[in-house]
Amino acid sequence: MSSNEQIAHIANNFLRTIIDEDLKSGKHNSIVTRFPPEPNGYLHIGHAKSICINFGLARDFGGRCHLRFDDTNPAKEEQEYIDSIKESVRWLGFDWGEHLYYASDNFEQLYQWAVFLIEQGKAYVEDLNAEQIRAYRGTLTEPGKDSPYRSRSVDESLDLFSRMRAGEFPDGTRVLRAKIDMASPNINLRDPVLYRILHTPHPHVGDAWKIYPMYDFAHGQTDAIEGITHSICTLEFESHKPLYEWFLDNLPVPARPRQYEFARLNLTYTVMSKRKLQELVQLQIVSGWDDPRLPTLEGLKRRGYTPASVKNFCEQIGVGRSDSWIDVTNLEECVRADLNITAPRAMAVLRPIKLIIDNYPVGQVEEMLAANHPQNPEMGSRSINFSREIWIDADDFMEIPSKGFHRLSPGGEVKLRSSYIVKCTSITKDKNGDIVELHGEYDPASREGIHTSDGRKVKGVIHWVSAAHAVTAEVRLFDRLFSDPNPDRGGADYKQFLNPSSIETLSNCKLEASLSCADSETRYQFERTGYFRIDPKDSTSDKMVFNRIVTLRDTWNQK
RNA sequence: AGGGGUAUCGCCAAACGGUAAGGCAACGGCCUCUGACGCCGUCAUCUCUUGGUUCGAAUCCAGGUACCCCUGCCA
Repeated sequence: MSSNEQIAHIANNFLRTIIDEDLKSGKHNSIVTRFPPEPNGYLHIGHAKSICINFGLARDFGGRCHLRFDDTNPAKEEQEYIDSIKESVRWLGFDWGEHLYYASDNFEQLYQWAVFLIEQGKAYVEDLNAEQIRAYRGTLTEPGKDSPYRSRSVDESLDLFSRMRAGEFPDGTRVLRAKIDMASPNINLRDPVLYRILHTPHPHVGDAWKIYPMYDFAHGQTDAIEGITHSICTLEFESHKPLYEWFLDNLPVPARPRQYEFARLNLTYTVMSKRKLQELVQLQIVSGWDDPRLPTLEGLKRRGYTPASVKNFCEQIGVGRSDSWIDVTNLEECVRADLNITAPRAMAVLRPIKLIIDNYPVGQVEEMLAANHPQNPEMGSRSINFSREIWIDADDFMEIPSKGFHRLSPGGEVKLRSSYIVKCTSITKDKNGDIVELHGEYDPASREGIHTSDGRKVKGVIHWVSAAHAVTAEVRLFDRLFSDPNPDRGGADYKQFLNPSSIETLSNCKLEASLSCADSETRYQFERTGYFRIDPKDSTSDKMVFNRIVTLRDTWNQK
């Protein structure tokens, strides 16, 4: 394990405290957690937090973590999502081993328990329609009213429920409800719906069922069946906890899991809800679920984020119960930290301007030795061709340099990284006054170090690529998808905050020759500009496409 | 308005009655053939607020205030 894969440092948090105590007191000998996604969409960075919490806790406390699909609503779920979710969890580096489960594996047991509840007089078949149920439910401040069907006989409910299962009734005509308390201040306890009729095939169990359990009736019991000790979910389920416990109290379940809640992740400059992500995809505002600008795990993966960086991010932000907004820069810092250690360096000119070195012999080529990593000699070195005509980045030249600019300008000198010091002697412009090319002279004695032959020290070091040896590629520069820290914020349509320059495609970038055999696994630091990786989808041998994962920090441009 | 939560540095987050950890950011400085990286240093007399208990409170009590979640046959 290389140092960057080690988790930064393990901070204490309330979940660890609870588990510590449960283990110490002997309440549990070992812990079992689970990551329970509904397969109705792709995973995003918020899910990564949950995955890291659940798998991380199991790892750190010597327990195990299950991957369980919470697949109780076939109307929204698809096999495609199941596959993608598994892949994303694996990508993060977690392994559920033998413990892959589906809530739907328990449908028969759940059905039997529903029958048990009816027999106990604790559930009944409801004939009211959805609208009527809503009306009877009352409001936040007013109690609800009992349904007229609440007092129907056990036998009648039993009969109706089995016929619901048999598919005798159309969708929406009846539901099974728990008989709890229509006056409860907690609305979730006002006779919640347990089963609804849905003549829809299910991605995992096919068309075996015409009725499907609701989340509340499935989750806790499934936890119990799997022997989950700590059922960790997000805060919005807190008001469901009394219901979760009501089922465990009233059913002959084999274990007694406990639910704990934590605050979900919010990230600035993006949206996280499945609905909005889906809309961005459907409206083709982004290219797909794996668009590199999206906070989806597939998007981050395609962009070039490393699993280690995402895991470190999750570790770094901690776990709490207060609503929090994490600044995206935290995520960006995590990839930089990882890639700074692992990424080999290379030179690439994104916005090329030609620099002709007039005093360098025509046709001569020299091999310059460049370290692949300045702090890690073990990563070796490579040779780079130098010749009379080179490309430099437009950003590294200013005709009228601003104060403090220490790159190239007329009459000025700059060190070409791993090569010579050059001086700009003239500018060639076209009739519009635009720069066509630059001319300069090199100092033959300046190959080593940053001192000129007469002993002066040059301030700037810039990257370059030999024109004769360069490989042309497309580079995609990504920026935040939204220009507002919280595009989700009240009222307004989040789409109005879309950042018009969230992607900039540069099609004439000049890369050093060694990059021509770049593979899609290697992330490079293009020196002085950022971290890049081949786009695994669009890059071809004819036309290489690189994605910018993240920029380097730039304290100069910041000012 | 009913129920359930949460309030500690710009953003996260520890601290469990004993006198405010840590990370990120920021700011100084050093180093540097990446204005990157690295290194050194600075960064809450104070914990939403008002009272109270106590030798002692971010931690306990009482009253305010702000924000979040709950009225799907979604999860």
